[in-house]
Amino acid sequence: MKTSQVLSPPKVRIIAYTSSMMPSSLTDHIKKYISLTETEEQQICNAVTVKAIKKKSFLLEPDHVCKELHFVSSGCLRLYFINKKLNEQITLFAIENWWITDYESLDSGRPSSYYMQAVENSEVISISKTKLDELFEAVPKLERYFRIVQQRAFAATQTRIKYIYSMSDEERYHHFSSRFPAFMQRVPQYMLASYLGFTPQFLSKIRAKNI
Amino acid sequence: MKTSQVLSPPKVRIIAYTSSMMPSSLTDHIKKYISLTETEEQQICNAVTVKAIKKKSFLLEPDHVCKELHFVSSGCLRLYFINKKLNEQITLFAIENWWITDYESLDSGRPSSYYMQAVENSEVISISKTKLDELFEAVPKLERYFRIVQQRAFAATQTRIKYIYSMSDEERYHHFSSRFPAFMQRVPQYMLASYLGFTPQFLSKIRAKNI
DNA sequence: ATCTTTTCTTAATCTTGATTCATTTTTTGA
DNA sequence: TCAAAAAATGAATCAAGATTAAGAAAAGAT
Repeated sequence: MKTSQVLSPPKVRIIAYTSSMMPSSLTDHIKKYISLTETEEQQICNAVTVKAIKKKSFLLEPDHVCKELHFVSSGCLRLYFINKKLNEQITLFAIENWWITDYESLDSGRPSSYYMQAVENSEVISISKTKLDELFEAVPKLERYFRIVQQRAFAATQTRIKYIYSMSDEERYHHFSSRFPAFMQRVPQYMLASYLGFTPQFLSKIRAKNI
Repeated sequence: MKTSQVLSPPKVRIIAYTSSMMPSSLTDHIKKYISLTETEEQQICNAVTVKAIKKKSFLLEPDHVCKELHFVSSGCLRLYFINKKLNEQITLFAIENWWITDYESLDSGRPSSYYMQAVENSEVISISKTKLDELFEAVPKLERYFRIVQQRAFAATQTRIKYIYSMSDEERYHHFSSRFPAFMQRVPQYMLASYLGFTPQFLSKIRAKNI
């Protein structure tokens, strides 16, 4: 699976604020973990940007510094890099209610080596690192929300490493497809193969065996 | 590498508090990220327990619920599980200034599937989930410290997944040994092989090639 | 100082999943 | 609505690393 290195310009549309277009999916998610006053909710809304992202367009490309975190309110994004064999390697998918960013670049200020691309037409709620730091000063409660979100993300990644090291590729495919049957329907097979760390040919082979 | 299933009883000694034995390695670490008043420092000290752990003894065993987080002030611990082939699989090492716990069990309250064992005689500063939650109420500033620690841990794990998927086992060994030469000297080779996801025999083969 | 346990090494054979390349099927866009 | 691109399949060959089974060396314990 060779990847086209020619990138189409990002098709990102910034959605204007209207009372019916508030980033409520984000504040709803935050309110699962901490309570928010009207004012705090407003402070959050003022700090974020809602973006509609066309399928296949990019929110981040290699050699650019990642300056934002994105909360997926609808759709699906993927984070991937091009490995030495010039194949795409997906390291992360983000669907509704997940955050996606390249923390390595975001924290260090160094250029990213990742592509962040919409797998479906999606809507994200974005906040820059700078705005987020300001927001933490203004609404310290949010530290707790992000601590919990980070902790869950870390736990999920630890579990993923456990699976990588304890199952064969075939086992991992079966495990994944039984745990996330709906997600399997949403993304092309070659992306799943990439995420699970093997080739599309091998995925075909596994599927052929089980039909 | 078969693992003895017979576990020696943990040899954990709780160190009595003396003015010269405060958990200052922890508060020093916290103070790299946030400022602490005398009172706050005292509140932290009252919530934690300092423990000396003999090499090879366990802080956590499978089927027990993980109830604590541990900050390593000296020494080295490892987190591992027994895979289907009855081999040890190490998922995490923690050395000075790193936190170690099984977040999956800690968060869910379900029994752990991991062993947490001292690789060297070590000293850890432990805090129970309960005490930590109380501490977050008493010293909300700590949310920020833990958010930052979690974010770094997550970023490190993401990078690890990137390496797993972009390098061969041999490349990953060379990369690891050039990045952490000192750590290589601290742990037995078979543990490195396990952490890197291959057999001790393969590690020997790699080393033989490069001498 | 020596006995025991732990760790490391070597080598032969075997397996899983990669590679290569061709073909078919599905999706997309003008 | 149909051509072109993207995605999925199939089969033959290949390679990285596992497995098995010794034995050697190093580290601990008494």
